[in-house]
Amino acid sequence: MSRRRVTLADLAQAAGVSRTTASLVMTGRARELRISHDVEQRVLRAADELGYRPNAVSVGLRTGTSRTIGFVSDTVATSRLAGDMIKGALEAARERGVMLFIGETEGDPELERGLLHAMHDRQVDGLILAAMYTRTIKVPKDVGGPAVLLNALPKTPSDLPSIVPDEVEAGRAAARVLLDAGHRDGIYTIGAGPALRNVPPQSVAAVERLVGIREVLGEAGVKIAGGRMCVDWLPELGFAATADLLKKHRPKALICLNDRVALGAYQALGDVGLDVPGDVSVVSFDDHPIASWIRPKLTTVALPYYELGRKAVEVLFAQMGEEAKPGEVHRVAMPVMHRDSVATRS
Amino acid sequence: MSRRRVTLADLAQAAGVSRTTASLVMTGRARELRISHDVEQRVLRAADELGYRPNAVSVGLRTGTSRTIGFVSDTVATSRLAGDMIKGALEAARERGVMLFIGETEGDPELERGLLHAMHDRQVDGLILAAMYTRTIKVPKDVGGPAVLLNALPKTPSDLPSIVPDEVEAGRAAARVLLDAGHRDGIYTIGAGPALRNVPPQSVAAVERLVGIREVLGEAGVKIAGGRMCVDWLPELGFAATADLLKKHRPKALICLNDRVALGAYQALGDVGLDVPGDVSVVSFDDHPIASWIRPKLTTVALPYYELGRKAVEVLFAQMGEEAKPGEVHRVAMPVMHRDSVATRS
DNA sequence: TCCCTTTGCTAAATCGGATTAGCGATGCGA
DNA sequence: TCGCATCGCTAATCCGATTTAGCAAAGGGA
Repeated sequence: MSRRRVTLADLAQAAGVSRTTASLVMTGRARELRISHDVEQRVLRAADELGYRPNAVSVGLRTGTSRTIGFVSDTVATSRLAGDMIKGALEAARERGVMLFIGETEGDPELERGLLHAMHDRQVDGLILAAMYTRTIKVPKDVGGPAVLLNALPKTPSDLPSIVPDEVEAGRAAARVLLDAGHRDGIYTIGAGPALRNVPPQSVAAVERLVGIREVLGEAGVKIAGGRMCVDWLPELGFAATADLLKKHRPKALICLNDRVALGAYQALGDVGLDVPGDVSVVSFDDHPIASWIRPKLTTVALPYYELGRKAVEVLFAQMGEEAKPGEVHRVAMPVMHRDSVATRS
Repeated sequence: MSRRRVTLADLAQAAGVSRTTASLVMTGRARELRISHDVEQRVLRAADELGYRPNAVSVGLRTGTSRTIGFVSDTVATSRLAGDMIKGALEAARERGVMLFIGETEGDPELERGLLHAMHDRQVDGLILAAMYTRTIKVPKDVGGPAVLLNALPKTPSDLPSIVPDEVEAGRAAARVLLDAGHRDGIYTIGAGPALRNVPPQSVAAVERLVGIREVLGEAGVKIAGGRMCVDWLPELGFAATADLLKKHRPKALICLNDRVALGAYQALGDVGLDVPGDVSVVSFDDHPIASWIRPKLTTVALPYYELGRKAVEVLFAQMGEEAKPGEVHRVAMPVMHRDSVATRS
């Protein structure tokens, strides 16, 4: 604060060379432009002594690049679930010496336009357009420059690459967890299903998870015994759905479409005296923090938020380096977190 | 992307005036510098037609200001709990036309230095230094320019203002909740206490909450019956602490030092067949999402993350406007979320 | 009619670097 | 000794705005 920043001019003067020479040395082009080793060392030493750091704003103006990317989301930054997405992006960005602008649109197109403008005004090198829940989004038309979709797919065909969790494979994995444990019957779904049409509106995850589940179960000749849909995946609705199911059925296993629904299911099972996993096995999706807080700890297929964030930055950089196929969809694996809610049936 | 941005020069040419005049009009100094109303309108119209937006990088270079602030945290951006802090800061920043750089230090001083450098290189107008858990932090010495501490207090005396939740008052509020419900005895604390020395290390919240609790209870002539400390506030440790307590005591009310501890307490109470709130009332702190997911819904004193974030930006702006007392500590009220875990005793 | 003020606008410098074009000195061959 | 290439470095321009200083024309008073 107190004393002025050291500029290239200061550095040049201290080293007794021209600004050009100083710049050449500092940008590593000394060899190329035939600066003597002697002078190079002199500049380097002066830079070190003065603590010279190039002003990024100036560099930005001259080169048109800012070593900055914008992270625009509907409300992901605040979502307790998806903060890891930011963290992943942040770390991948840092590794590349790039900073992150964060912005939230609250789903308001007007706000979104303003944000994109503000970011372009600051000459961001690229944009990450993220969604809190996996869904299709309308790609704003004024995305000038490289951009990727994170946890989202374009509503209408677009050249932008997407990074999404591999929900179908996650569905397969969840089904395999039950099959591997010997479950063949009494399997119910909570949150969506049993049919593909029984899904909450707008939910990509519901459809894809169900597809994977049905595929693997079907191949094994196992039929889903039934299910209950929830319009929103909240504990209370999961509770209600499960309680309703239990009025007529005695499930052996529950595939909950996410962990919050599973929490509700735990409560409903507890109310009628059913033990998890003794009486009923439960698998779920998301790996929300509560999954390892409730008892018994919940076996769940994790949403790889951190990896999604990293991947977004990686793909964005590939995009900026022109080495990307347009419209490519990158699916990130969802790992199974084996815990204590599934029992082996003989 | 395709076509070049509209620059001031383009605008000037389109309006048939000099760049100076165009700049004057666009920065609202037309009146002041005696530009005719006619010319002003001409420039404004051209700007509108061309969609002119000043290049923030250029403005930044010229004026030395970037309309950008840096949000540096240990790991708050990823913390599921404190994402709201960012959201609050984000919105307050947006209202002021300012963008947010986000960075995480992971507690690594080397990373922190690098981040602060990167931010200063980009000429941030101010800095928010945030912590995930309320604690004292070592203020980096190269904080050039305005800065505030968020959810943190300076380890050594500092001129920087701090924004922290009002934990003492929160402790008082929690105690009052029980007193108002008629509780006079059988009150135990879980997570810390009963004495002020029984606190997990490093925790500002534990000490202050306990101070508030003891103060109000003491004034009412009510004695804390006992308590159990947890070295970390996790559900499992809360469970263990409560289970241990229940071996020897039959509490009427539990003050859990945070919601995760309370979750563990619920589980332990359930195991011995005690009903919440029928047998035991529970109050807690944080208003973590699970507080409204567990049954019965937990009465808890909320951490005002969103407000903290907003406040940080407000104080930072006051700081930049020089209208701030150095070293001031701003305490943000923690509201009580009345739910279903406290029963009235006659 | 002359001089001074006011009006309305612009030329030029500036911010801090990157980059292009080129200049003087030296070395070498003929 | 001359001409030319190479070496080592620098002057000047540019990026896109803001800002200072000042110019030309019109208006007003004596």
